[in-house]
Amino acid sequence: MVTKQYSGLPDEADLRRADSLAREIFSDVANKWALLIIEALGERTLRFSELRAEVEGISHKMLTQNLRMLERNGLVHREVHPTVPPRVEYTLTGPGRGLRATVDTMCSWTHRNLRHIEESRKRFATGTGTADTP
Amino acid sequence: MVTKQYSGLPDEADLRRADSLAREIFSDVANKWALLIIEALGERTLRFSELRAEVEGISHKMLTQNLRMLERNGLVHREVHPTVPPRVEYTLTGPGRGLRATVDTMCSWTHRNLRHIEESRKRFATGTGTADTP
DNA sequence: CTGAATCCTTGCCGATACTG
DNA sequence: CAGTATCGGCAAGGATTCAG
Repeated sequence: MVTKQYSGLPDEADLRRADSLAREIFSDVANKWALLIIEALGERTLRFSELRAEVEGISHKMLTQNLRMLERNGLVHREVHPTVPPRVEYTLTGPGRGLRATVDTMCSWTHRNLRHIEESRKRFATGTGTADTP
Repeated sequence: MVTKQYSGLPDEADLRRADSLAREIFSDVANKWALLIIEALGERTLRFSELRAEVEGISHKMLTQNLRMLERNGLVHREVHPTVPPRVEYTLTGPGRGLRATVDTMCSWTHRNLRHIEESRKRFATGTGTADTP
């Protein structure tokens, strides 16, 4: 340890690093497939193939790719059973479940606002002046 | 109105339609730029150029594109002041602010878990067996 | 200042085939 | 069954330009 022997407070460089890291994580996580996978996992433990069936429309490749990413970030736990044929199970970690909670509220937000959005789209399509009020 | 004169309950077709709509909205909204724009707007009213400065790294094109999408879905309100040069202001609508609340918790989740994720990445890079525990 | 349209590059993503 | 690698199409997204 050679860093910051003279100061216990985070300096500007630290803050910038933390910010860019946060942004990177946000970019990783704020994508359709990642969120759908997290939502599908929920409190359960699922095998690769089960997960694939659960997440409507995801391809083999996208699933593995996103699972690797989520594992790398410590959001899912990957357990390999060395049987034949292999059996690999995925579970959300603590932080993963934390994120899932917010994805849940995002999903319910979507359903709560289906009608509003549907109507807004109609208005937008017809180009009527009756815009949304803030 | 000619639909469903014989039944007040949603039938299967309705449910499937609602599901695909929900998925569509989710796909619209669950993307990096859209969420960052919503987060940047917050409770404020911002002009196009201000918003562009606020959302680090977004391009002119992505900003307009996502703003149109958010407006179409009724999440942001777009107000044009017919001056010269033109002045266009963006504000979150009610539903938009609702979504923002969950984006907020997502952001704080990110910051709360910076360390965990950073360490998980290190472990993943070195390929050590000390994986995350569920 | 905004916004639309154009070109052009990059990377996503699906399909496929091959290992353990 | 699960994972990796490769190829190719196509859409996302950046830079630039023109219009209102």
